[in-house]
Amino acid sequence: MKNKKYDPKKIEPKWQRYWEGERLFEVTEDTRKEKYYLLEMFPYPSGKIHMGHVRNYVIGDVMARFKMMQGYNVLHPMGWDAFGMPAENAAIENRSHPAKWTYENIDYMRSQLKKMGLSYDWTREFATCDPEYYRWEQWLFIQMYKKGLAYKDSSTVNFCPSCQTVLANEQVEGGGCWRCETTVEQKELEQWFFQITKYAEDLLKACDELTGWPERVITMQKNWIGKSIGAEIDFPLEEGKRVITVFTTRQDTVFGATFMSLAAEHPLALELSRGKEQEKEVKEFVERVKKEDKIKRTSEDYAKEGVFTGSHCLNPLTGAKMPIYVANFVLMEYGTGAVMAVPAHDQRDLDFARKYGLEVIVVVQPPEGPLDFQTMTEAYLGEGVMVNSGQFNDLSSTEFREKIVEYLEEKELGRSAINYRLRDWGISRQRYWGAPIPVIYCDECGTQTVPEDALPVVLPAELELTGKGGSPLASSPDFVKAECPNCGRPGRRETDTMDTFVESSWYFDRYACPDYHQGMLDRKRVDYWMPVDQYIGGIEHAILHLLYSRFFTRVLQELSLIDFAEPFTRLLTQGMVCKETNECEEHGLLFPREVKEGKCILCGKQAIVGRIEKMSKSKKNVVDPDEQIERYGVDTIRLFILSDCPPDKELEWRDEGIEGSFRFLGRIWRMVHDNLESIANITPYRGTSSLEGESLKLHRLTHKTIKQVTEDIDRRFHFNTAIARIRELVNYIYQFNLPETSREATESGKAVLREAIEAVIVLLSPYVPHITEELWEVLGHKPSIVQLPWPGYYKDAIQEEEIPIMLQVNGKLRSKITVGADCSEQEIKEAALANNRIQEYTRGKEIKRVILVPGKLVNIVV
RNA sequence: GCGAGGGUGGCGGAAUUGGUAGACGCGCUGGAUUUAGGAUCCAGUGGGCAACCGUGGGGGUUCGAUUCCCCCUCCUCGCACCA
Repeated sequence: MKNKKYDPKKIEPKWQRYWEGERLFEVTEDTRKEKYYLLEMFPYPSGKIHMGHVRNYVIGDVMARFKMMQGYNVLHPMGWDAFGMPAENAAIENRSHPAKWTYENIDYMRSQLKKMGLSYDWTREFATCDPEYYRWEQWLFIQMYKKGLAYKDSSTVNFCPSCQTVLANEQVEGGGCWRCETTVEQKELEQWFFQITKYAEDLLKACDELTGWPERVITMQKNWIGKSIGAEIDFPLEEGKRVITVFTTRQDTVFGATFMSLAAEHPLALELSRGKEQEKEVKEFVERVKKEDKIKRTSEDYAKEGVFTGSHCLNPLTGAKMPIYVANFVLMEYGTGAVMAVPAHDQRDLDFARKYGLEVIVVVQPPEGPLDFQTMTEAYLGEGVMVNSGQFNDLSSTEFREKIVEYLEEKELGRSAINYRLRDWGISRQRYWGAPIPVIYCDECGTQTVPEDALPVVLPAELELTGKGGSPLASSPDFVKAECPNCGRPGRRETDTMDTFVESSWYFDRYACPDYHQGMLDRKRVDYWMPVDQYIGGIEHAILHLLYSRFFTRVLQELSLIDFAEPFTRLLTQGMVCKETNECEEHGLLFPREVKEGKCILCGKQAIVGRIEKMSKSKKNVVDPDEQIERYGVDTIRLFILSDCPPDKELEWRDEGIEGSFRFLGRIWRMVHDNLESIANITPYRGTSSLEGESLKLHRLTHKTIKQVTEDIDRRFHFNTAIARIRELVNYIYQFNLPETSREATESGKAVLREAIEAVIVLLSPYVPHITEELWEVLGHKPSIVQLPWPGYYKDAIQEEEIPIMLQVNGKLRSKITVGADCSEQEIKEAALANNRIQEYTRGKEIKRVILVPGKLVNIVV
């Protein structure tokens, strides 16, 4: 027998070619089969696949292959989230075109994915920068515009005066532009918005139905939507008839409101000081606060400051005069941009009141006793009994909170109100590499959408990107020039492009019908495949991408394009890939390859091993997937990723772990080849003849393993424990071949051995598909394993006839016995009490109780 | 500050409903094999000489707690002037 060595380089390309040639992963709608849509978050084509991607796709691939074997019609597509800033920046740097950079990256990354043996239906692949994709996004924009779900409004944005562009919050670093470090300004700008707030309540409510999502993602979504139930209260100005409306969740404390705080952006902020001695001071303050970027304004050490406007308003319940301040901590974006300040019961208001010497009135008295309004430095936030609140004194604050709303409504001083933290989604970007917003402005007819038959509005191919000066599209006269669709006179095109989150909000629908040209979605096919049964991706998308996708799905449903509200039934958020960092005193952080035997290869000094951190280029603790695959083959990488820990936990990349996985594959390789001779023409045991001794044990373990592996994958995604169980079976198979048990080499023994070996191969196949296909062939079968049904187990086979029973005295383990499975409770108890060790512990003591847990233990209480 | 999750050998991690704590792997130790190294195969491996002690610390419920309850502590993640 030729004992060929395990050589992944030979077998992996072979099977990848086979799967592709046989088109095993290409699927169509098949109503006879139950569908299963498995999706991993598609990547941005940044250049190379990194370990985080590898982990994501490997987890998905195991699930996909497992579900295929379970008989589902599995849709498992892949594509590219291809619009975005890096392409544009690379183009500016290299004086090339973003499309060139993007498609080159896609080609390279696709080849990387293909080397990983992933079960994708590549016929469905698309890139979102393809006009055939974004034309439907533009079409949808038009439908949304018609329904009022897309609208234009002005809003405050981070703006870099040097780059002449809007920056997202995360692109502002320490108050400066991430690219040129110029101080970022706040600027009012006309922007396109999607009205996601219309769905705030529905998105929030439906969270509770997302039972297949991780709890923390649900919590994050709920917090992001941020529902507050409270009231709006109108505070009349001292002069004139106008009112300042505030939103509050503590309307019960309205009698304690002693001053008013306005946001700097509040329309009344400047107006109220006009002509007053405070005018100049207020103006300066407002200008200063407005200029400060959001990051600084929301930072922890931001000092709470304010200025008096010189005007007053009246407390609508007490009639008391309340000075109106402009305060830097009041946000225009939340509520009404005005806050009734109740210093006794709000810490910020108390700090503010103490700083500027304002009145403090206690209106909620804690159960512990009265508060001293003159000396208190900590606001009382809890519940209690109402005081200083006129006819409402002595009510509980919780009760009063409801009553006061009725009262306010009756007197027309206020109303119940609900506020959400969620804001409408600003989608305008002053960028080239994005989907153009399909709008034309006409001096006569105003804002017009592009006619549907004129879609897509394609990005101009010839355009020099300079990185300076506003929307790049605005510098292309050919692009801007457009005829008004309504009157035919010259108009100009919208030059902003859409946020790239728009593309990723519906790509999963498009995978169902990527070749459909008559419309955005082919209803029939989408109905068959959607929703996604299992979505897998990084926790970093817990809020934005997932929330936007849920929003879009509702919009599509409202437009009758689809008939479901939630796109992702089950969600798995995989953990990060981490590795220790290495540092040299002289050369700083080191890449893994710069460390040999714990020493820096540049100077030979001992490298300092740092914390285990998320793999990142800046920490230099990155491992290149290509190098690893080259060295060990992809099956080893897949096995390591899956066997080290559960998928939702962070994975620590360890070279020793990789070695261990590689060794294990060598072990199963030998397991097959070393036994090949004896099991070559044997039919696997099928439970027909009776078994005893080692054969029975092996048969039993085989079926126990099948049961546990199936449950670990299906119920909990615990691939690591599933693999551990398979390893146990492999260890047992090795035991089975020991010389002293070779008398078992009877026909039934061989049949059981073959059954066990085949079970190992089949159970491992979703994890390490190449080596298992190869060994399956070595065993004399025709490919492919992925077309086999997932193995079932015999209930009878896992039934033990002898059960170990633990014996405890007072809850402490003292002995163990083995009893027959058919033993009665009484017999077990008697056997336990008769046990020598137990007698030592019970001698001379009164036995108070004997507790029996069937099949597990006996506990004797003395 | 608020919310969520977590703390188990030298290390990564098991223990599904309260019932054998430490599966499986890494590392380490010993043995076999080998000209040698590597690879491979086998065995051992929580601490303690023992009685015993052990799941971050303290208390509780229970015949019995890694698991349930209370208090404390530390770590990770998310959110955060949200009125």
